[in-house]
Formats: sequence, C-alpha cells, structure tokens
Amino acid sequence: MKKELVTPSFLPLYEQIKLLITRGLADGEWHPGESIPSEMELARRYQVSQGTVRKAIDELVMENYLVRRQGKGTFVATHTDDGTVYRFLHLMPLEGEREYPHSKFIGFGRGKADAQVAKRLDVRPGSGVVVLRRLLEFSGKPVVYDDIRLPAALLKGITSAMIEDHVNAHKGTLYSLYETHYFIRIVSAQERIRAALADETSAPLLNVAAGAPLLCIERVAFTYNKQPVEWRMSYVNTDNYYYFDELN
Amino acid sequence: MKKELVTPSFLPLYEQIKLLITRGLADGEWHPGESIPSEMELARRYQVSQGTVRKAIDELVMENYLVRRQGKGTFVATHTDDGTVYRFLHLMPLEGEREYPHSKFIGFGRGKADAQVAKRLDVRPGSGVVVLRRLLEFSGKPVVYDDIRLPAALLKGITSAMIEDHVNAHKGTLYSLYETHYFIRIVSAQERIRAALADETSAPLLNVAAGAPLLCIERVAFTYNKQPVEWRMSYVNTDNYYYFDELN
DNA sequence: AAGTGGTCTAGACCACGTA
DNA sequence: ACGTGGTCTAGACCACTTG
Repeated sequence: MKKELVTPSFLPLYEQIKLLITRGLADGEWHPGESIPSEMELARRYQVSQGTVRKAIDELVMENYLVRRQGKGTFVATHTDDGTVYRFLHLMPLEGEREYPHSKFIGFGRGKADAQVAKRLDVRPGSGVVVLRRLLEFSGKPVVYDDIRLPAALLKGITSAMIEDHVNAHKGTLYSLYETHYFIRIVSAQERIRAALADETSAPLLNVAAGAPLLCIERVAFTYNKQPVEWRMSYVNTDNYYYFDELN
Repeated sequence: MKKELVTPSFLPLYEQIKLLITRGLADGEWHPGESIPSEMELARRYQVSQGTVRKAIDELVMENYLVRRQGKGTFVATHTDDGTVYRFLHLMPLEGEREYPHSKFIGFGRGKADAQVAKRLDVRPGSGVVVLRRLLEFSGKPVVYDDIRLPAALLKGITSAMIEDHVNAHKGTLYSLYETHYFIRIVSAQERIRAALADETSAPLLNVAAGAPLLCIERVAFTYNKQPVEWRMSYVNTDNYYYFDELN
C-alpha cells in the first residue's frame, strides 16, 4: 500500500491515524455512543493496512476515547454507558456497598472568572462563566458540596431546568449532560487534593460543625486535546466515605 | 508453529506468555534492572511467533513491569531508575518546583499486626510486623509523617542501620531498598484518602497546632500477582503541598 | 451467511546502541 | 556489522453478533 497521507509524515503511521480519528471525534463526525467505521473501512479510507488502523484504535481504546464490542464494531465512548459512572467519582463508603449519589442543586447562575478559575480554564479573567452549586447525597445524607464553573460560551442557552431534568430523568451525570446537549466529551481530569476545615458556607450544607476536617478537591476536566472545559471545587465529609486512588 | 504449551490453553497465547514472563519475574529468574531475553529468543523458547511475544511484552510494559530500550533490549523495571521516583509520590508544591524529599527516620521496631493491618496485608492477626516511622521533609520542613508496617517474614535481618544507609547513600526510596535487598518489587498500590485533625502525636511532628487539618492516606503496596507487601498510613500537612491525581 | 473485532503468524524494513 | 526493539504489511483463522 502507499504511504502518502494528507499530513506530512514525520510521525509513525499509526500515530497519524490516531490524530485523524481524534480529529473526527473532536469535530463531531462521530458522536458519543455512535459507532465509527470498521477497521477495514478506515484502512481503505486512510490507505494503510488494517493492522495499522488496529494499533491506532488500540491506543484510543486505552485512552478511553473508544470502546470495542466484538462482533458489533467500535464505538465512541460515552458517560451514559454503564460501568463508566465511577470513572470520575472516586468516593467509596467505609462500610457497605457502593451506592450511586443523588444530586441536589442549590444554585445556578452566571458570573465572571476570577484569576484562579481563568488560569485553570485557560480563558480571560473576567470572562463569563456558568456557576453551579450542588450537594451529592448518599443514602439521603450530604457528603459532597460542589462549586462548579464552566466557560459560558460552551453552554449557550443552558438553564437550571435543563440540568434538573437531565439529572433526574436519566440518572445522568453532569458529564453526560455536556455530551448529549453540547457534544462536549470529558475524557480526562486533574485533581489537587488538600485538607481544610469546614467554614460557615460548607459546614451547614454538609451538616457538620464549623472546624470539622474536610477534603478539598480542585478538579479541572478536559475534552479532546487536553482542552479544559470545567473547573470545580469539591468539599467532602470523609466521616463515612473515602477517596480512593490506584497507583500503577 | 505449534500451539502446545506447558500450561493448558484456554487463554489467548499472548496471555499465557504474559503469565510465563510474570512467573519469571516473581521467581527472580530476572532481577530488577536486568535485561530479559530478546523477543526472538523468547519466541523460540515458548514456541510462538515474535509478534505474540511482542504483544505480551507490550502489555507488561503498560503495567510497568518491564521497560523497553530501543537497540538495547527489554529490562525489568526498577525503582532506582530516574523518572520513576514520583510514580508513588503524588505530592506537589503549591508554589515552585517539585523537589525530592528527605527521609528522617524516627522509629524502627517490631510489633504484631492489629486487625486492620492484618486484613490489608493478608496475614494472621498478631503475626510479626516490622514497624517504621519517619518524616518526609521538603526544604527542611516536615510535610509527611509515615507509619509503615510490613510482614516481618519478608524482611528477615533488616536493621535500622541498613535503612538509613540505603536511603542516604543512593538517595534511595524504601521501595528501592525492598528490591535491592530482598528482591521484592512493588508494582502497584491502593490509597484511601480522608481528612482528619492533627492529634497529640502528629501535630508536634509536623509542626502544626493540634486540630489543624491533615490528609490521612492509607496505602497498601503490592508486588506481582497483587500480593500485599506493605501497609502505611501517611499524615500530610497540605498547607504548602497538595496530593494530585490524574483521571483518565 | 456475512460482517465485525480478536488472535496469530511471517516477513520486510527502519532506528537505535554497541562494538 | 550486528543485534535490539519499532513499524508496517498481508493473510489466515477464530469468536461474537446480527439478520
């Protein structure tokens, strides 16, 4: 087969294929949950062998961009899949079975990015952001208080009702809302974790005394190509839950 | 080539090769830092094609068991390699450059496993453990207080002097000591993170007031085949450092 | 039966490190 | 020059899903 491609070729072929497929995902050629063309078809399209396409897809699967299903095809990964729910929720109960939380929204509004949020989201300080505040409840008790901010430009026309409806109707997460309503796929995140004392805002919301120890988790979530999309600060009461991390 | 192997073959060939190589690593046929036989040689030994060996090695590299070096060979991963130092140290400074910590040992002894430690280490409650206590200092200031316990059976003949010598001489970590002196390779770990208040033990050691918020990190470290080797509880002052986590 | 991904093989050539 | 891992190809066959 020929080796000529649209892109200049100083990268291994399979890396170039990865970039081409990722571009398709970022451009919305294939939406979350849909299947992408078969390996043979992509091989024909890009003029490489099926094995090369396979290696590119293998790596995109490892990065959680795609999901393979034998006999059916290769699909764009989605947050509405079962099993992916806990990929971005690293809280576990000290005792008993893992349980899916209930979201209780306690604030929706618009504001301006302060210096820290602007830096994390890579936007101009003072530019418009959507602000969400919510509690995550396990067994009816509040465990996490979230302060969430996104560039307003990304969520045109969003309303409080849309969020409530989505979360209640499909047991959906915020990330599944971003992808179904705005075709924004969250594919990775960075978290910075510290300990702090509950203050006048967080203590009553989490039903703890002021001065109780809390986990503070600052998260930045990214879509394809490491583009930041969402900033959040989570305050966690770890009396009955812990944050878990797997080191490899 | 023929498909008969010593092991019954209901698994893909490359999975069987993975198991055989992992057994070699666990049995100490190849020690940390040494090279394993070339792909062609392993292919001949196991009577499979080089591509199949390659796939097995690819996955073992992903799991950080092995390291490839083009033109030189494939090597057993080691904690004395540069770049691997921060694989199990997820602390970063809020400001300024990352810095390697200094270990200050403040306790060495032997004891018996309590219920929790026994459960985590998968040993009998009351069985012998080695106990280590230390401070990790950054820029001369204590940031982490570690309480570390390992099955005594694994560390026969260990002394306080051995530890100090190792850590001082090679800028070595505890994990590099385990592997150079006892051929125990730590390959993964699980952490459970909570927030707590500094008590009478931790507060003076970390130079904070009693009641200051601390990160409590309980870690279990594993060798090959998910066998637990080390338990530790870390108390972290996050005034100037944070724990970071990457979600994918 | 046809199409998909999953495994395995065999051979070619390239890039890197060492002698 | 030689041996190592790195890339790419081509083709065979298996396992799973759907019609």
